Amino acid sequence: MPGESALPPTDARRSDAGARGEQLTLEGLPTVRRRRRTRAEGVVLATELPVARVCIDLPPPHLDHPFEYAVPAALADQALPGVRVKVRFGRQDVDAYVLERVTEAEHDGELVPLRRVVDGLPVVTPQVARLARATADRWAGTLADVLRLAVPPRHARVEGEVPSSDERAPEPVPAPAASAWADHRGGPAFLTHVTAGGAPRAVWTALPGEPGRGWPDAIAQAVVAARLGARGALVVLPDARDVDRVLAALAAAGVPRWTPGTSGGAVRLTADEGPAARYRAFLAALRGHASVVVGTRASAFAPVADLGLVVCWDDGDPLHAEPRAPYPHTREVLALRSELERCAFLVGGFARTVEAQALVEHGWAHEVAADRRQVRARTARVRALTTTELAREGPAAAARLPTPAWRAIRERLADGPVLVQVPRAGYVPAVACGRCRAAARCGTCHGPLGLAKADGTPTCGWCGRLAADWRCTECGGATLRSVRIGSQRTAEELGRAFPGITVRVSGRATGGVLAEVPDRPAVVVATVGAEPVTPAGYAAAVLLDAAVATAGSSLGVLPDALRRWLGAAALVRPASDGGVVLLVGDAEERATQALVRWDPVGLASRELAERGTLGLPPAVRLAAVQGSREAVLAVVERVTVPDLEVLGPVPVPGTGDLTPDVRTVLRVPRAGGTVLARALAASLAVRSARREGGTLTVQLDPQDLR
DNA sequence: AACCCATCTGCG
DNA sequence: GCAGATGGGTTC
Repeated sequence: MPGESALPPTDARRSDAGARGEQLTLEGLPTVRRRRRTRAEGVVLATELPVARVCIDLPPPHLDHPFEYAVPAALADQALPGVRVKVRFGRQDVDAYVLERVTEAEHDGELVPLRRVVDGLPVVTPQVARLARATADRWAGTLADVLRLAVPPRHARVEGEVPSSDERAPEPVPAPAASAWADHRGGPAFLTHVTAGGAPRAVWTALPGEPGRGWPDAIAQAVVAARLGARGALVVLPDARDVDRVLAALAAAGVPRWTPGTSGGAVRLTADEGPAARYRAFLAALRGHASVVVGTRASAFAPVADLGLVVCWDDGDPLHAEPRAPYPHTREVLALRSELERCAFLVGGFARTVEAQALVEHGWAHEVAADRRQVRARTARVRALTTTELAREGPAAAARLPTPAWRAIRERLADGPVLVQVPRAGYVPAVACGRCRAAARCGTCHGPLGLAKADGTPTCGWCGRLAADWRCTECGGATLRSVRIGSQRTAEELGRAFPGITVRVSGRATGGVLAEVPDRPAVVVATVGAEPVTPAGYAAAVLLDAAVATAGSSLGVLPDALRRWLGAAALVRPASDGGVVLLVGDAEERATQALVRWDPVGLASRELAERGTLGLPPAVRLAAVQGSREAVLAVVERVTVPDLEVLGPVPVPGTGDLTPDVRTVLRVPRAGGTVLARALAASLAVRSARREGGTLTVQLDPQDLR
């Protein structure tokens, strides 16, 4: 062979280790290459599909591609796609997932045989494998990281439980019902399409409704529509309380809760009942015993046989943002999944997120919402008690609970429970316009201003520019003021304002979250997101510290404030039954008006338009690269994609005592998101292959970018 | 983490 | 001219 020495190193190594290795052995010298230890020789290999392509369960990004192993004949029947295996990888034994079995290896070297099959269960279905790969690609992460989110930890004892398949009850046949959808334009048509086996996509704004036609019932009816078409369904909710509400509604709609030995029911897939229960539920879905999965965010990856419908409820809830790498979001994972598995997609809530609004305005999904007449008929009367409104009350107007609010609570208590919503404790420093209180944004890149500098000069949190000659884009004001966000006062304190009345408290930090309170007069003080339901609806709701909710400069404060208010307001009886909602405090004007008019779509739509002009997501794609300075610079430097803007780096306050982390924000047009994610993943692979030092996190579409 | 390989460095 | 150190890259 001519030019032998010019062969690429891998080829040279291979031929040395192969037949020519012995020929090169010279007298007096050791063997040129020692034999590699774990060759397939001596092992009888499978005759059919003797090659397994596997995903190695190790974190480094440069290992995120399939590795090929020889399949011993003894494992041929077990080492099927989706099955966990142990393989020799370099010097170590590692876990891996079989992705596929093929006839020919692509790798042009000797293959090492699989060591053993771990449990023989195909825990990663082909659909989930594809979804996990797409998720890793979308968020610049690795397949191994996503599979760690998707596949619950193995629980051998649960696995051993024999599914009593012969004793299974006959599959329940739910009756069709669309009552909870009757008042939503496009709702009944969506259900019909789902039953017919189609893949419609809908963004749904829910109306408040009494038990039987509330949002859990609406979701249950959509699931029934999928079941009537002989397909499975997946419902993902922010927390376990919501999961139980949907399971109850499903049972009422004729889809019973799955229990071992039954078939066709709905399984509860959450982490809160422990690893055994979680794995049992996972296996019930995997084995096709349960055809409906209802769970929290990790269940977006649950195996559901013949998936016909995915649902994400209240996609604005921060609990839908996965806190572990690569930080995927339930709504987006389910959107990907609906495309990959050609199933129906439903995202909904009382509010409308900007991201969901974008799905509608980009033509990806249809809108399902009630018309104004229905909205008025089903919602409470909303009043905003701003200081202007309360001017004649004198100094008391600025009180945390102004007299008119106190009077309203007193009055409505005669009719039933009254809900008082208080913001969660905590402080976030931010800068707002001193005149109109709009969040202050950078004049150059429209990032949010903050007070990072010790001398109090406002600087942009993204590009780091000083806001020297800042002017408010809303009102033209030139003064800035810092806003302190949060409430340190306890909920109990409020209860003292109503002596003789039962006060119930619901909140994480205040002794626990109540799921439900009885239909009797009581003041129910709840932190945001911890509001209990009550059978006949609240007589009134008072939303305190409204200014706190819209202060701050994080992206999407306004839709988020509205979402929290609507979450409480939706629990109140309609105006025709005396239901009243009082928003207390000087919140931002547009958010306040959107609540008064009960118009979440209008707010989301305006916010989306504004984000378009300012170059903020979801009109663009952002990636936050944060960590030690050298690491951030090195990773960012290798990212070269069209139309890339590099904002920063800026130091991140509150990280590292001596050398604070820095953050760089990468911005590309929306269409460039895929390319940006791929380039980032490639740069991270180089970083890990070269063992570049420091710490680093990369987050696409960060939720809490300030 | 353990290794392989190529290149560099210090010393004769 | 050569041993040992160093850095970059692979592991199927």
